[in-house]
Amino acid sequence: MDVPEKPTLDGIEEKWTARWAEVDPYAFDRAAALTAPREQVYSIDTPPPTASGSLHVGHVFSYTHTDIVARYQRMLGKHVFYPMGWDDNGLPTERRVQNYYGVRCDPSLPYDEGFQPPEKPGKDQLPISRRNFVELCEQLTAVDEAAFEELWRRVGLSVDWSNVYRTISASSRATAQRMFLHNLARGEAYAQEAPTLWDVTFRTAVAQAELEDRERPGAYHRISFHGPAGPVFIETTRPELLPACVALVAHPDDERYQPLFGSTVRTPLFDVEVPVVAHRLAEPDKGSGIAMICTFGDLNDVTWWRELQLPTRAIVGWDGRVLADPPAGVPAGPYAELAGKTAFSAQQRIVEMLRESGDLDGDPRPITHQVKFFEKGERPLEIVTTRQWYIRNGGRDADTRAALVARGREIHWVPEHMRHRYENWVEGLNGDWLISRQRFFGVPFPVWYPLDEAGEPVFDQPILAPEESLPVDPSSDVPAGYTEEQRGVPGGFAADPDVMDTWATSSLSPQVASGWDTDPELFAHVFPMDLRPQAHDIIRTWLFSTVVRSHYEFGAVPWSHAAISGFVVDPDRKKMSKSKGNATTPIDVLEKYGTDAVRWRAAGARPGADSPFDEAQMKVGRRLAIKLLNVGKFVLGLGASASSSADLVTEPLDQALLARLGVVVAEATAALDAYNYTRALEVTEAFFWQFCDDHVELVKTRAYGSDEAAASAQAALALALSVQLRLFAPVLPFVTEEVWSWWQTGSVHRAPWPVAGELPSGGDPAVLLAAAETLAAVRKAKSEAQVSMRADVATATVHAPADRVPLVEAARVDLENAGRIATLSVVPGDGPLTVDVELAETPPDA
RNA sequence: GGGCGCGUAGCUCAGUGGUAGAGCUCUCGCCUUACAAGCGAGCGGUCGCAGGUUCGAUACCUGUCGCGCCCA
Repeated sequence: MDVPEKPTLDGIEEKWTARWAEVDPYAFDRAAALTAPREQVYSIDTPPPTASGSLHVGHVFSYTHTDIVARYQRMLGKHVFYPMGWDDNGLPTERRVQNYYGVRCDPSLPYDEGFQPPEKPGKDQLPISRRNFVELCEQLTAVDEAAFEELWRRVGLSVDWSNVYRTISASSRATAQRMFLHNLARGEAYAQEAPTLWDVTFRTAVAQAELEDRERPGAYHRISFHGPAGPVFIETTRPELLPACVALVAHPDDERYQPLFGSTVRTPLFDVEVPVVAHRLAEPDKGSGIAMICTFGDLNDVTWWRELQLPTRAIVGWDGRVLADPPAGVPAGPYAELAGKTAFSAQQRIVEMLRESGDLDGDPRPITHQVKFFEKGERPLEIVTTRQWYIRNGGRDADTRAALVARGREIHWVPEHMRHRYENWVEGLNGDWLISRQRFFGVPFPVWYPLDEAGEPVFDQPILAPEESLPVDPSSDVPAGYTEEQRGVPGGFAADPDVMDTWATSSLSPQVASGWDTDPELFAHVFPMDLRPQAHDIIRTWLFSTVVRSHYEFGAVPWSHAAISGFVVDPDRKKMSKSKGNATTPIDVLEKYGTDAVRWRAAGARPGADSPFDEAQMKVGRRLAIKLLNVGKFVLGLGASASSSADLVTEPLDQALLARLGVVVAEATAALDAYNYTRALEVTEAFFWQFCDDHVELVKTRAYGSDEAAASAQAALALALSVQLRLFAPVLPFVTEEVWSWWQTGSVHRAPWPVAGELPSGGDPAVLLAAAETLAAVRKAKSEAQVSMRADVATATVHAPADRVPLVEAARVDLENAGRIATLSVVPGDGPLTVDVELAETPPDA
């Protein structure tokens, strides 16, 4: 027994973080787990935070939620497989490296072996080779990840720190490439040249899941096309696409345009002949009801182009500027006025030209409308025809869609209603999953192409890397049968230039973390995993894509449970995020209130529910942690010990306490089994405060003694403390470990989760209730008399319903002590329990 | 426009077909030998609104208003 004189929370995180790093109570025992039945293993598909980002209080909350579950499962005796990952590949890292070092990747440059980044980023970005760029990405993420790990240890996450993965590691790259090859072999992945949503800033394709609609000002321009029977007016927000016009379209039922269907009109300025066609997607109420179809202004254009088999007249390039040369059949004269311009200035110029030619009817009519953006981008998306890799996700196939919806129903969602998010998304898909990105820091496609005599790639004869060679980098590795000298020369080969989108790797987090590629025996034992914890904003991306990959490869869902955390929001209910500037830095809060206090607050946020950040709440958690220290010290100072036996608990009030605690244990356990950590904490905490304020106060005088009644009190207090420390342990890992260490051996986090069976049966909780009610009445009398709780009571008369009289009698001695009551009488009465209190005269010179 | 969630005390949130709950805030009181970073007591709500089911609705149903999120 080693109880400090003055218990404190100060330094408790440093102390136990260091200790845990030493003894590692959270280590996953692979050998033992492999011999245990699967249900004795609990595996968690930890979300890998974006290494280039920053962690705020919202992250701390949601990772704490997962940690509570992990700690609970561990105390149940399971082998908890709880890895950590860092998502370090992809665009966010590229952007961070560009800004941090002031560089940019130019794949045409050769590798510079001795390259050192500038001390300070220069005014202009320094172009460096792809390999140098990737090296900087790796360096910087390693630094970022070390900082993340330190924070997570401070938060007390019971992660197995020997099992950390990175989405850019060789193993992750091999996994992503191998899975891609499997998808390709089964026809689930394919490449296609097609119109694609395109971010002109990052110069990459983006997927449907990365889109965001934003309100932007625009204007309807009323433009006349030249028909045989006079002008046909269309209204468009993008007049600059006029040279890309391939048809006009109206709704088939629109009577105004019936005569025009099947005929042709000529475009203004360019005088190109285009057909007038009918299609159900044309909206009669919008503008003049007839629209121009351009290749490509928006997704409707793509649909029309595809379904109506229209020609292609692309005018927007990868950089978002109007191409230098006009499409076939479009006269070069007026086009030259637009060539090389951005969409914005091309629009200004063409409006001038239309005014001059008299084809603009009236002034443009300003509107605001929804425009599609890349969620990380700042300029509206264009649609550019490019060759891209896709994975089928049901967006073009009802059977796959139905199968994926069915998979979603195999998952146990917490909370249940989050399933709708998943189903809505799957059912709303309108295309396959575009996984290729025209970027640098990512997993390359393990593919080369032979080059024909003209030096053009033969796309339909891809050279695939053999699985045993993975991971490969086709831009530096050479396919079998070729030599490096043949790279890029006619008759030689060329690498697929793209990398996979981040989600294409992180969708394999269960496989990466569980050793699909490196430890098949382990993988077989922890997959499908038990839990996917994540926030609701990435159900459409991370969660869905993980289901897709698992569905194809294993014909199974990747986990049995998906626990969805809400956001931490600011007082205006806006999501906390760094970009909004309303994010709270976690380390300050952790230092100010202590980790346990912050975790306590986190545990108060129910699964799926957003919760406002309020510092005042942290104080309450801190108070709880301090209370645990103090009551622990007190109970142990009374002589309670780890060897106290339940058999010693003979007093009815003590038995009542433990009976009540047994109910709490059952409720908390049921709540945690249902992933309702909030409820578990609530019932534990409510009991705890009653334990401190009522039970301890009632028995403390008796417990000071050395007779059988004292032994009963001490044993009950010891049992109650032990059970409560364990109930609190998942939420408050530091303070519970501290108090546990005063009198127990080993870590509380390896102690068995409490069960009602370890508490004596037969007690009547009503005794405690009746005693507490009586004590409250006495306290109220003292409070109203404005005297100290130590004030003596001459007589107290309890009027209780007849059946409660024995309950009060059972606690008589404790009540007399706690209330300082000289004469306590208990008489049967008619109404509810009341107490007449007569205070003793205060000695005049006391 | 479609989907989902939420409206209960000043704030944050529980809750149940049978007399409205907790914590925080606020007010009053108490130095009580575990804790004044504490303890005791008190103030505070026609449970968003309107119908319906029911002996009885804050809870169940319908509608409606407001807020939030997701998707068009």
